[in-house]
Amino acid sequence: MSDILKVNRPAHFDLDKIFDCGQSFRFEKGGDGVWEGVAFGRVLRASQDDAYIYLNCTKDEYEKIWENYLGLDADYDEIDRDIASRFDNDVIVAAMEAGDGIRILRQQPWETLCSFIISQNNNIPRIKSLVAAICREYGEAFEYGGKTYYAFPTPEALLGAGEEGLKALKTGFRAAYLISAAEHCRDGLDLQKIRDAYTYEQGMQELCKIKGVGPKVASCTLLFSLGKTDAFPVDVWIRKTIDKYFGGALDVSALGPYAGIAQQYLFYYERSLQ
DNA sequence: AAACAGGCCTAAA
DNA sequence: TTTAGGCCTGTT
Repeated sequence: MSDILKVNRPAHFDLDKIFDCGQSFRFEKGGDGVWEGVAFGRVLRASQDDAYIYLNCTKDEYEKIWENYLGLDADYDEIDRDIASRFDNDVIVAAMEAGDGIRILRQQPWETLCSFIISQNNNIPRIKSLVAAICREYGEAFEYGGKTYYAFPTPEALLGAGEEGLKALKTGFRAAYLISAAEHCRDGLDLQKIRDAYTYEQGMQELCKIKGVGPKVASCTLLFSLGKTDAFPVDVWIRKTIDKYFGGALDVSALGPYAGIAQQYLFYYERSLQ
């Protein structure tokens, strides 16, 4: 097995919360306490103790991929300060405490878009199993540590599978939406460009052109993969939160550049009460 | 059995 | 422009 890289574990970093807050669907925690999943066509294994984070990669890979992926290059002291300064409601204090340690991952845009298309009208275990099935059937296989893993399939691979091929995996009405997304990529939709050159609003406009992509799926894609930390996905839980603590209306534009991170704290908090 | 699950589309006011 | 049904599939 490969060497393990040890990096200092900063404040506001908790793998359990990062992978259990619903932003990603391909990581599972093993009995040994190690989170394992596939991203960027590689297997990542991550664990932590009080002082360190342990990763199965080289220093070079860490600096090129995983530091950014895990949000370790972001300053959550500053982010939290900013969020706290913009709310005049005490619920954010409790939410920030409950959600402390969450970091917004910088996932791969295409995979994130597809994952949240699949998420609609669905529950998390089923989302995970559908994403796994799509990878297994149409993703590129590779070996690691004597086991076979699968990358998330490319848009071309999904087009090859076709709507029928995706329906065979029980994706239901979402199959046509995945195909629509793949067609947009084929026809010039450039997710990287949205990340590098577009505002949150411009990104919303582009992504919502895809059939089956509305405000929720688009904003999740923008937040969890395209670096738009001002994206504020409103799902059923956040809807409930707004009704319960904010009198049914919340001015998202007043929440600043990290509104989406505040959203994650609120989301995590409200679910933790259940 | 009927309702619901981290939405969105379409048709109808 | 806003609002109700319907939707694949699975679980409770």
